[in-house]
Amino acid sequence: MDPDARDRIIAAVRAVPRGQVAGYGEIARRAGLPGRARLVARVLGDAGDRALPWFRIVRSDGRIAFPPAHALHAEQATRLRREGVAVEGGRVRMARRAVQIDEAVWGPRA
DNA sequence: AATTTGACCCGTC
DNA sequence: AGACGGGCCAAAT
Repeated sequence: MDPDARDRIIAAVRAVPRGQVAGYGEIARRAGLPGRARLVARVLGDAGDRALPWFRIVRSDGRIAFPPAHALHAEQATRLRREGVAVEGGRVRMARRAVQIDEAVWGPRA
């Protein structure tokens, strides 16, 4: 795969601030790769841990991508809660709504 | 070389 | 809320 694209994805993931979450597709867009959410997932997998805030990346509907049985599912929820993100039923609360409200008040672009 | 497999997404019904 | 079809595509079978 294109190593340049990989680097841009990594950068976009790193750019997600503490206490916030972003969707795979969102990251892809921010990396200049619209429609390539799956590539983001793949890059994250290959990257292993690599000190990346991988746990801040969730599905577009707010659900954690890993199946509940998977060990990483619990780990992701734990690490998110540690940053103050509310996770219920394997799903993130607030984040998307909060972001939209911010945009409504302050205008687009953050 | 062909098919299946994913840490996915979106519009539509 | 869920289902369905189509898009996406590198790796692993």
